[in-house]
Amino acid sequence: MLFFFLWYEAYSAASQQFKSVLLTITPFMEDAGIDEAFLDISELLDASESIVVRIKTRIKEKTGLTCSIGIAPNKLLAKIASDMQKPDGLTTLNEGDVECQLWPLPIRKLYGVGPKTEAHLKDIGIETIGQLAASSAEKLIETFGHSYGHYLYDASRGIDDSPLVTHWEPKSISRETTFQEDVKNWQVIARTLAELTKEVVADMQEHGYQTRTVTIKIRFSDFQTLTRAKTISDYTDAEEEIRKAAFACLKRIDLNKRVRLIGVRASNLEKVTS
DNA sequence: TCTGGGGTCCTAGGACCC
DNA sequence: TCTGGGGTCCTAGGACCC
Repeated sequence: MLFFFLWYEAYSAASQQFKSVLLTITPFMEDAGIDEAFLDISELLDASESIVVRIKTRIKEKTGLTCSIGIAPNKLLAKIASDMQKPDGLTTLNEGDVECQLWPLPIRKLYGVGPKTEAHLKDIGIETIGQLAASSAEKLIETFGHSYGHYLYDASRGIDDSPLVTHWEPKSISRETTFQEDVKNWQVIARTLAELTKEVVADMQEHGYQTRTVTIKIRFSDFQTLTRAKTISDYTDAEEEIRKAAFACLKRIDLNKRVRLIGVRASNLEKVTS
């Protein structure tokens, strides 16, 4: 059985406290952002509701803040449940509740459905999770592709086999910035790219990663967004080499419009073993 | 929402190799 | 010499999340 915590107005200091309280309950915790976490308490003997009361009390003591909790057999349902009673709530959602609790909800409440998918679904007459569940897998896969179509089919039924992830390595490290005013001056763009690259490299070095793929992102004043990537032959954390790759990417973009945002990302990461 | 920043995953197409 | 299929890597862009 898994929990999800949603916790309002969290600050990083409080976030630490929050996570440490959870870890006193079980090591099976998945960090899901500054103010959210999943807890797998299926191995614990206590009745889940009594554990929840204990956790709420301790979090209140340590941080002075309240949290909303969802209890469910999987992460998807736990997250949706936590959102059902907003401040300081506690909601249990079981497989048997899917039809009466999940299906009446608007599709946007389903994790993974954003504004684009919402609009697309409404175009084909689907407004609730129940209506989504009434669609065939074939239709959804045809419309949304194999992976996402499958996901929607399962998720609309409350099915989620995703495991709890207690530890993971970053896939990429990036920095981006939006200019106060859209810029045309190449010098300013270049200087900013160099600064962002420096920050990315510092971050990589601090956490012991090397990269092979450098991607830059440019957003113009009309919101057109371009990316250019360069993969180099060997993993590196050398600033000069990474900056060269970033500038090689920049050269491939025609800067004929004012630039609103510039960013740089290092991916294809490898942990340095020392 | 006239739109901030740091992430993840997916898809499609092209290049290249066997 | 020509053709084709499959696998892998890389690139670019899109959608979503907190």
